[in-house]
Amino acid sequence: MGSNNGSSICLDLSIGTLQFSNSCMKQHNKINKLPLIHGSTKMEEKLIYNSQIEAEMVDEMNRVVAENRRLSTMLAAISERHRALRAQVLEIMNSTSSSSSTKPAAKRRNVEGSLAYLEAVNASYKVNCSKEEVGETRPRISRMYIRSDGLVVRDGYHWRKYGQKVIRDNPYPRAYFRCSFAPVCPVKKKVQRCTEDHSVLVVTYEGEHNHVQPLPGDSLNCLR
DNA sequence: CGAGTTTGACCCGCGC
DNA sequence: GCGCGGGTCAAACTCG
Repeated sequence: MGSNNGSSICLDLSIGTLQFSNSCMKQHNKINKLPLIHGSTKMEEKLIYNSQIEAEMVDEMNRVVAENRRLSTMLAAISERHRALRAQVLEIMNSTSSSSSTKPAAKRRNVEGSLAYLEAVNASYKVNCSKEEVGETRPRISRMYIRSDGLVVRDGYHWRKYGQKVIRDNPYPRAYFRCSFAPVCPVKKKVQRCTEDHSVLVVTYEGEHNHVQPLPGDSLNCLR
């Protein structure tokens, strides 16, 4: 597979609101620095300038609306590409799992696990980016939702369960896992059923693995 | 027999 | 200060 396969997304978001407020400030300054025009009162001059400002503000607003439309179109295109990539992944996983497993249920688990892994990577990437921007040093936390029968989430890493707890307002217990490379690897994860949809697992990853995955391609092997 | 899981006890932070 | 709830510990247990 190509490195990014056209999936790297660069949103050149030039937010209009900031520019908008800046232009308002400029206009405001203009009014205060008005030179006195001979034969007209300062009040009349202000009115003339106010109408000019109004026209410029309408232009600015139109520009922002156009920008908004452009971004919406981009978002739709990105969503479409995401769907296509997801379909490709499913197809690949189906072809690889069919050679290793003949049971349909096992095949489905494989596919779901692989998607879970991909979503985990995606989610942690998103969280990492936002944290780095803010400059935080707290352990990186990412959350994902997976449709699964059991409490087992195949994400390519090897976990050891160290606790289970019944949580308030949720009839299903929360399971606590540590990376089996602990204490070298500080990563933990919590797995819990969603209260609204019991077939959905809420998986919370805490921290970042400081090692490679246990075995090359183990993310697929673990999916059995 | 070793590695992993279960489960009750304990710890600790937070809100009142 | 106290109680509650989430998180962790560790001994007992299970399984391959």
